[in-house]
Amino acid sequence: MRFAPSPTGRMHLGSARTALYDYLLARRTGGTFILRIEDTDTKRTVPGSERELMAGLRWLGLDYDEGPDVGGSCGPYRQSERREIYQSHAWELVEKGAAFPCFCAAERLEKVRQERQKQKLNTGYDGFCRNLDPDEARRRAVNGERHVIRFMSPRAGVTNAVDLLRGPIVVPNEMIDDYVLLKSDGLPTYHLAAMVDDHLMGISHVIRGAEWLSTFPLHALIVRAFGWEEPVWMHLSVFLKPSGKGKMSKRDTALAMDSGYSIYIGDLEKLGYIPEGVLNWIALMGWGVSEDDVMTLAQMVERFDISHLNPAPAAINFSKLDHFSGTHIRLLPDEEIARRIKPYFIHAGLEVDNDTLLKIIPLIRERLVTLDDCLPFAAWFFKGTVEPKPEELIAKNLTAAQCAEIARKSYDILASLPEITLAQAEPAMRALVETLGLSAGQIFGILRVAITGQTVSPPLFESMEIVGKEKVLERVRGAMGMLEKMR
RNA sequence: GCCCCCAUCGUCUAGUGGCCCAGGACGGGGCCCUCUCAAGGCCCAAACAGCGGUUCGAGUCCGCUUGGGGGCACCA
Repeated sequence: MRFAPSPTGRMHLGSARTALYDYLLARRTGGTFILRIEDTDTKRTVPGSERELMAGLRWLGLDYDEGPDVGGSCGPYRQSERREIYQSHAWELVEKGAAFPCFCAAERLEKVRQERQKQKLNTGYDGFCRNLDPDEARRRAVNGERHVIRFMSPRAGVTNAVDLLRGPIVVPNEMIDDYVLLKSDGLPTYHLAAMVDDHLMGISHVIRGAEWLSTFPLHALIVRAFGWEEPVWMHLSVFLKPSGKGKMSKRDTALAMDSGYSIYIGDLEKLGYIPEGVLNWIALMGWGVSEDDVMTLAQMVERFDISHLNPAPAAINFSKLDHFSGTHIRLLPDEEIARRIKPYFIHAGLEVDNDTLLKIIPLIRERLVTLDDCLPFAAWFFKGTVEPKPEELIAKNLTAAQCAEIARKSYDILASLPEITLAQAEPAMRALVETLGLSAGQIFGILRVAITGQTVSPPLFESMEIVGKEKVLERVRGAMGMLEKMR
């Protein structure tokens, strides 16, 4: 199996899913997972994207057995480093009568295309160089005349190619153009390079995007012209925008970004999603399991079954990403969550001590959807002081004066306790709720804002236990003062 | 315009001719739990695109229509 992206942009959901399925199939069958970089279009190659690709795979945990950076027995793994291989194979096809050198100028081709478009004919190559004398053509090519090598597509009959997910795909050969195999710069097009490499690298299953479906018969023809055995081919559908109408556009991507989502793997990492959740999410877009759809990578390997892949296009559903992310975070042990969220606190400029960090995990673990959600919930634990908004200290249906009184009474109770723990503080405070005839929400709410500085926080008494008596009293006193001033 | 592909709840899907008055998950609604926010538990609404065939029997097979998607480069 191989994952063969071109380094022309950022790594997105679609490529990640293809890579995942390649990985799953390889691990499931004991095969080899190869990373091959398809960088034959020097104009479109964007620097850094190869690195992002590798980083993305590493982050997702999709380790490849062979690739440009890890080596392997059938390298090189960058197509730009395999020039000669393609050239000799292109000429091999010429030799076999399945391809021909073409000397047509781009300008002439463009003119022909326009004319044929006007006549509403299909816009393929007009066959100008198809019937050149082979020896003569070879001589011109060897003499350095600018040329390409085109595939000599059959003029009659049909080609039948089998896609595992869709069955046989039959196309009349007249619809298959004389595609360029080798460009005039000596580099191959995808059609040649991918077929040659897949064969040379012993690829048994080709998983790729549906955008290749229309050139699929061509590819089958090329493989057959070489006399090679065809791999098993499957074409994965594209992802549609969340509405299900059309594919993701630049605008949709920006829109997703505004709501805290992204289709780029690198962004997902920055947004605090965990790889296990992302993986689970994309795995299920196009692969149906009947139940227990929460799976780790290892479990996916166990259950992966290509006969359950779906050929229909799938709409992206970001709320499901949230669900899987949160679910997978909750699957992690406390120590692991601590390890993963620590960088977010540090990045926020906070000083983190590991003891406290570990203690707060049980309080926030089921509240995290993304890892950086730890900040709104728990950043206050690591701050020396908090700044409650005065108006938030006033509980529902109560006046500032009443709240000040409650704060004072709470202070007295808490101060009288030997230490502030869940076991000691909660019963004492509940007793106060009882005697005042108010709701727990009102009184606990005042304390919550006083101690945490926010209206939403982890459970109150557990939090108090962690910050300690001294700080609790100090902050309640502070709140009392603020409330006094407002009466 | 031409070629190709696809079609089950809003979304991802289970379903491989009788086990389906269609199952699960996300999202939505309700109830319970509850110190906020979550998490959790229980419940509800929600689909076989349409029309023709084949068959004793069709979501499942075939055809057409409609809708959606992909491709038509010396890009991948």
